[in-house]
Amino acid sequence: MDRIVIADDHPLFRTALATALARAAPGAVIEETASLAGARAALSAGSVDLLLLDLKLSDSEGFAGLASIRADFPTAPVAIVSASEDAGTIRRALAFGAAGFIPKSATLSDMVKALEAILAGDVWAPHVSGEAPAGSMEARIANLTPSQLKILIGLQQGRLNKQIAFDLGVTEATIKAHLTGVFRKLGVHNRTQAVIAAQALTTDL
Amino acid sequence: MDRIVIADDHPLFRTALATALARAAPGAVIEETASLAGARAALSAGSVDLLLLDLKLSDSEGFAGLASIRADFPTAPVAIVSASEDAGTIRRALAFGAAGFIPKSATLSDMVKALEAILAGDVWAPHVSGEAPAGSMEARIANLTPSQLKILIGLQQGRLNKQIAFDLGVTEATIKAHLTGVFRKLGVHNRTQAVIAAQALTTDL
DNA sequence: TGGGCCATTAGCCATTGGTCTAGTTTCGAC
DNA sequence: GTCGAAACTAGACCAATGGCTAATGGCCCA
Repeated sequence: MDRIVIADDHPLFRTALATALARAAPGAVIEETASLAGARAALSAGSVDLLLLDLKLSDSEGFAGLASIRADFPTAPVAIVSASEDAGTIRRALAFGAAGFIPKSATLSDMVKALEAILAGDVWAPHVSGEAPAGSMEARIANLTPSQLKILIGLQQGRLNKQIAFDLGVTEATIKAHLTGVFRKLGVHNRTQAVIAAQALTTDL
Repeated sequence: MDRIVIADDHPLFRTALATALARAAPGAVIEETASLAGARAALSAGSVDLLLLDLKLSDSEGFAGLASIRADFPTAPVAIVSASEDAGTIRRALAFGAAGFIPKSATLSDMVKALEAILAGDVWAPHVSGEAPAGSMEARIANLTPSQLKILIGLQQGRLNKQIAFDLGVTEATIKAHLTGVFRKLGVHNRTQAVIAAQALTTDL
């Protein structure tokens, strides 16, 4: 029995998604929430087979929400649902580890198709014209391990290594080790540059 | 004899501005450029009575251009010319020390009116509904001294204190001292947070 | 089962960043 | 004209950052 969580702050659209899900995954248990916190709670409560996440939630700022979910629950499949559907947004979503991308403008039957594919373990996204810039920032961030991503998010909140260490329950030494990895992968030399590099990807909505 | 510089990468719009200027400041010497670098060169060449600056130039990124001009030529009046004219954009432009704000959608006669006011030393901007949030980031950045602003821009480019010091021809100690002032005014505690705080204002276009 | 990759930690060390104190200059107000 | 606030400058001192090596254990995959 699939357990599916819908996180979208637009009640009507939650209903629309639930309708599509009823067709794509008959019998699935569907939970709805309007906030990132709610989604997080649902994920903590037990294994989730799919999280449908809106990019614009009251308590989330663009990709930061996706990134933090991915960092905390690396194994949970997350599909992004968004009103914006330009190539950059789609590619970034996938870079942050989204299992799929569903434009809000999609027809119901397209949504069903997408949901079926994603639930089957495929990555589904609107056709993005070829481009998958190898050395791009998206690709680099996609390469980060969950821990590294979690720490990068810490950086973006202006926290000290010590604070991040405390939050994650590890030693400062661990943070530093991961940071070295982050810097290498992002191709930067200090935390400020890392924040600048990552900000371009997370601030957009 | 007024010396006025137009920096806009759209040739047609440069012409339109020049037309408005011909009426608002008959006999003024008008120089046109398509780049921030060109504007900078003009400012370096001699005193300029007004710079009309487009927010979107090939070599400028939103407010960063205005900020850097303000930092390097604090006394030159700069009026922003922009296609976007939402309250946030206008308020930010004024926060960065713009002497005026001219929407590209303005009629010729409105432009003339605005230019006359600005040349007379007034601050001219479309009516922004009252709001001037006291503790806002805009207000805080507007409070920075030219040096502090220049250094903040350095931060946003990920430079080391040492590099900034070299660029500005002062000691690293000076940079650090200014930075402490920047942190205090922005209400943050380290450079990363300063970059994050400032990013919201400069990335928008 | 051995190699790779990841997470974790420690210790060391050089560099960088940030606060404090303090001297000089600038500039507007009175 | 002088007084005081604020800006610019800088040195001393301590905290934070980041690179390096090395070691341990878990996990997945060939």
